[in-house]
Formats: sequence, C-alpha cells, structure tokens
Amino acid sequence: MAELTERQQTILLLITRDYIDTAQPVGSKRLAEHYRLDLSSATIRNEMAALTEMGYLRQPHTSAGRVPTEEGYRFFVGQMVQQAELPEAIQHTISHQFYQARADVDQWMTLAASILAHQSQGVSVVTAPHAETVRFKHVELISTQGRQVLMVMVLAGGEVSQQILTLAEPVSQERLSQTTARLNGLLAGLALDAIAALPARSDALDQDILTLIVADIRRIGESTSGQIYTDGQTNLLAEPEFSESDGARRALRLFEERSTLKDLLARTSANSNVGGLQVLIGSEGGWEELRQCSMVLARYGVPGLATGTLGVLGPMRMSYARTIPTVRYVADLLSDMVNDTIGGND
Amino acid sequence: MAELTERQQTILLLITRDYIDTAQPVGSKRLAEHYRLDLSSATIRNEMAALTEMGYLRQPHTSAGRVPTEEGYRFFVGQMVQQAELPEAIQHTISHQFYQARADVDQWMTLAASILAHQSQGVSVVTAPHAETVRFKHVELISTQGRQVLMVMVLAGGEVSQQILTLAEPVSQERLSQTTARLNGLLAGLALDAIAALPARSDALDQDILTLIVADIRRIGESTSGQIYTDGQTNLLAEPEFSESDGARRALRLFEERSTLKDLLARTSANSNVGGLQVLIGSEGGWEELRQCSMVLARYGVPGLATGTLGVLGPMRMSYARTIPTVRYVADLLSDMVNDTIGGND
DNA sequence: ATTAGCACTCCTTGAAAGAGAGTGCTAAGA
DNA sequence: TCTTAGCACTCTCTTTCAAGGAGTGCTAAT
Repeated sequence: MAELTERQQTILLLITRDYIDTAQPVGSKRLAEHYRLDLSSATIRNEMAALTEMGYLRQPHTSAGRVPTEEGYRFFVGQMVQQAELPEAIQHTISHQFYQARADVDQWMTLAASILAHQSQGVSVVTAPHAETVRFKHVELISTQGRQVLMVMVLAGGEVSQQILTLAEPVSQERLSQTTARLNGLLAGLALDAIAALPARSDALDQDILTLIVADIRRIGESTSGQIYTDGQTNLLAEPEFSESDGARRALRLFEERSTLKDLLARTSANSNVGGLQVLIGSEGGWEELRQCSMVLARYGVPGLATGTLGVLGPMRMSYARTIPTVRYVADLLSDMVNDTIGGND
Repeated sequence: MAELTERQQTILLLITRDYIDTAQPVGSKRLAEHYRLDLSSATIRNEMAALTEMGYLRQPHTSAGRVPTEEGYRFFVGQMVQQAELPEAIQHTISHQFYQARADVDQWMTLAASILAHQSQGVSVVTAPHAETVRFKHVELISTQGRQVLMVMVLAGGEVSQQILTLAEPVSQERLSQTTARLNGLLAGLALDAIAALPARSDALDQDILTLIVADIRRIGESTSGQIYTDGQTNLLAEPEFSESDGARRALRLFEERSTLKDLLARTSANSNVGGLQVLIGSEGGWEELRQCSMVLARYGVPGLATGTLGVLGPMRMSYARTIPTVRYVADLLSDMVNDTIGGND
C-alpha cells in the first residue's frame, strides 16, 4: 500500500474520529467547515478519492459521505495505540474500586468486567486467572450426607474446584480428615504428570480420592481458560448500526456460547504476551459473526503461573481512544493483584 | 369479571394458542377455517366482541385481529398450569444430562440455565442454592505469598467463599494449619449469631481469622441469593415483537444488573414455596421494563437448609405449554440433587 | 496545486392510491 | 332466541411517484 501524505493522514484521522462520534458518513463539506483545515471541500474531495482508491475509505453509496474501511480503522488505531493514556481521575476511581474489592477473588473479575463495559460502552469479557500447567496445592474433604463427600481442591494458581464424590459406603469425617492430611502431604506442589505417576495407594479411600483428583486436575488443565465473566451485553444493542439488523444478536450469540468464546480467546491471545495489547478489527479475527465488530484484548497475570485474558467487544466504530487505555490499565491492575496474592515465592 | 361460557373459553384458548404460535393477531375468519369449531365467522366475531368487552382480548387497531390481553394470558395459563407434562423423551434427555454433571456443583447451575434457555427459547436464570441462616462448616487457610493468606470457607449449604487476608507479618503454613484445626473445632455447625457471641481469642492470628470469618458470613448471609447464572439472552432478541423497538434491550438490561435481578427474584419468590410455580405475566411483577414480558419462576432446594430460584423470562407471547413443565421438571431435579448432597442429616 | 461551478447519482421523505384484512351491524333463517 | 350471510366501513400496509437534499466527480479557471 502506497505512502500517505501528511495531509492524507490528517484527513483520514479526522474522518475516522468524526464517524466514530456521529455514526454518520462524513462528507467533504462537513469536514471543511468543522475543522480548521484551510482547504476547500474540492481539495478534500480529491484527497478522499485518493484515500478511497487506496482502500482506507469507502462510500456506502454513490451520493453518501465516506466511512473508514477496516484498513482505515487499522491506521487510526495504529496512530493512537502508543500514546493513549487514561485520565488520572479515572485511573484513581478504578484503582480505588479494585482496592475495595481486593479481598474477594471472585469480585476481581466481576468488577473488571463491569468497569470495562462501562468505560468502553461495549461488551466486556474477563477470564479468571488460569495456569498453563496446573499444580496441586491443597485438598479438603467434607462429609455431607452419608455417602456423599464434597471435595474442595485449591490449585497453585488460586483456582478452586468443588466436586462431589459418591463413596461406596459411608465414611466418618475423622477418617476423611486423615485422608486429607495424607494426600496434602503427598501431593503438595505436584503437577498432573507427577501425580498420575504415583504408585497406587494401599488404602481404598485414598485411591478413590486420588483418582478423582487426577481426573479433576486433568479437566481443569485441559480447559484453555478460567471461568468467563462478561458484562455490558446490552451496550451493543444500543449502537445504531445494530438496532435494525440482527448483527448484534449474532455477535452476542457467539459471546454467549462459552465454549466458542473460550476458543476465540485462546486462539487470539495465544500470540500475545502479558502487558501487550491486541486490537482485532472486523474480519481480522476470522469470525464471520464479528465482521462488523472489533475487539481490544489484553493478557494479564503472572506468566508461567497464572494468566488470564480480558477485553472489550464493540462495533467497529467503537471509541478506541477510550477503550484501549482502559483495557491496558485494568489489565495492569489485575496483573498486580494476581502477582501480590499468588505470585512471588509460589 | 363475568363468567365465561364454554364456547368463549374455547375461543379464547384457541386465539391465545394461535397468537403464541404465529405472533399475528388472529381474526374470526382464520379461526373458523383452521379449527373445527362448526361456527361461522360471524358468530365467532360476536363472541370475540364479548371477550374484548370483558377484557380478555384487545385489538391492536380497528381493522386487525384480536390479541390476548394480560388477563387473557392469565386465563390461558390457569388452564394449563395443572395439566402440562413434559414429554418423557425430553425428561430422559434432561435427567441424563444432569446425571453426567452430578459431580460438579458449578455445572448444575450452568446446565440448568442452558436447558431452560434451550427448551423455552427464553432467557433463563438460576441462582445457586443459598441458606436462609448461614451456618459454618469448614475453613481452610492456605499460605500463598509472604503475608497473603487465601481463606476457603465452606458453609453448611455447600456454598464456598474465597477471601484473601493480608496479615501483619508472614506466618508459616504449619501455624496456619493449627489455626485451621482449632477454628474448625470451635465453629463447627454454628450460625452467625453464635460465632459473633464467642469470646475473643487469646491468639492474635486466631482472632484475625475469626473476625474475617464473621464478616464474610455476614456478607453471605445478607445477600438474598447465591450466585446468579443466566443463559439464552439472545433468544429474546430473536422474538419478532422485540426486533424493532428497544423493549428487549431494556428487559435484558434489567437482567444484566445483578443487584436488580436479585431484588426481583427475592421479591417475587418470597411468597412461593419449593415445589410451587409462579407465573408472572406482563406488569404483574411490577417492573416497568418487563411490561411486555412474562416470567415463569420456581423455587428449588431443601427448605430451611438451602434453596434457590430458577426460571425463564420470555415475551408475554412465550410458549407456556413448553416452559411451565420444563421449569417444574428442572426445579424438581435440582431439588433432588441438593437434597442428595447437602440435605439429610446435615 | 487549488478551487469554484455544475451536472449527476442516489437516498430520503412525504403524499396519494390501491389492496387487503377484519370488523360491526343489520336482516334473514333455523 | 341463537346463528349466519351480506355489506359498508375503517385502518394498515405496500407501492408508486415526485420533490428535495446531500455528496460526488469532473472540468476549467486561478
């Protein structure tokens, strides 16, 4: 693609910004009048024709103004992704909210999702921290009814899993506690492979629990992410480009199907590092349903120990200037919190 | 409201059923032709006029067919609520799915939400089981980083809470384990009041943890329900009556705001017992945003120990014949599961 | 290189007309 | 007394047409 002159860049950026604000195709006259360009509409028209030729702009129809193409948005985002900073006042508000939620791990994610959705006016998605290689930390067995036992297992990344085990015969809480103590000693810090390689236990109860633990760790290890939290789905419905067609419904449907969503996040965040930011515009992500949408994604957490993904889905016309710094800031904040609690000396 | 003759009932029921199927106002001619009524359209017109007069039907405009009013739907539901049964094949499918998910408590709710949404083509909502009076069952302290401790507490109803505690100084896992053992012995089976009335502990660490436990139990006890799961939000967007206006957006917005949703569920389910079923039609629930919607709600669980709410939100025109028995069946199934695992001998 | 002018295209809006659906009413029939 | 055929009436929905407007691309002049 050919070089853009300084003036062409200015015009492209202005058109994109104006369109993001108004959702209306922007014409040469409007541009000449509203912004201090010191150019006539005719000149602007010429430049617009050039930008259209180069694939940065398009016309919905012959007698309409111009609208950015995916390529146009990409240029726009490229210009802003380095510089954009969140206003300090907002930073403070957000970090204060997280400070108040610091004690409750579940609340981290719901809060992050809520903040992202509100700030960006889009649909937010946040996955709980998840370890690439799951390691055992602690197990607890709690007798409930006769043969039913509630197993609560904590993994090294802080993930907690509850499972219900039905035993062949009733077992006292006392015996459960002994089993718990034995297994905690035996398994502390081990990964799945090491646990699976352990010799069979002589005690039948021990063996039953051990089998369940292995199955459970395997299940968690195989999933590509922690639990998914989202918020702001109705924001997408308020966007004018989605009010008529069912584009919003199809996009939200994709988001509702958790397995698809995990797939999407896993695929797109595979090649992105903690601290990095990824902006997927339109068809870039490869999902047909999201052709009219964009996503701003980031990874957070402690690499190697526990990481998660978070981001925002919005119309391609979303306010990147607002969304990008917010996603970055929240990701950094969550990384800090993960690091403080489960990072460090393991 | 005056009595309805046999024939008027039949006509009202047919109109309602037809409208639920087609989403089109139904006229006298259509009714006479499609159903074996052995009546002319003129006679039907007279009856329809009477039903309109009595408030069971209304006309969107002068030259349109009739549509049920809220009162009309209420009569329709009243006729069907006792008899409706879920086909055996579907019962088997559902109970099989629950059987496969029996070990994973989280999955109970997601599965229930998924099944309800699919079967009813509406928006489902399921709350996790929650005890009216929260009782302590078990606590576990896990050291993570120096001064950070992850506390996992299990309550009598099976609820699990994770909290992070920042200590004044680092404490060894060994000492944490001793504290855990002491507190578990001390608090077993106690409710909030009893715990709060306990004398202060001499050991500073014990006291810190105890304070946190009290605060956490109070927080959980004050909330009116367990965690909320929902599914099928996009189903509402597919309904023809919502495709244009933003009625769906406003209804979903209410559903997205978790605190409002809890409020709604708490208020409406307060006067309904486990096993009972509640159908709220249109403005009946008192929520302006749900004026065009209906809800089918049920409570499940073990009264006095742990109960939850589950239900479906749909357009007023929803398929009650399908939704009502599904909600009832899933509620019964969940009640059984709760009873099996945490019910009985406490 | 820039700009004023102008013809052209295409969308949008509003009015008018016709078609269609359904009703209420009246009068005749069982 | 209940039912039914017939009919005029009302209202919506769709189509058509014309006018208005916005924005463009091109050309010629600066």
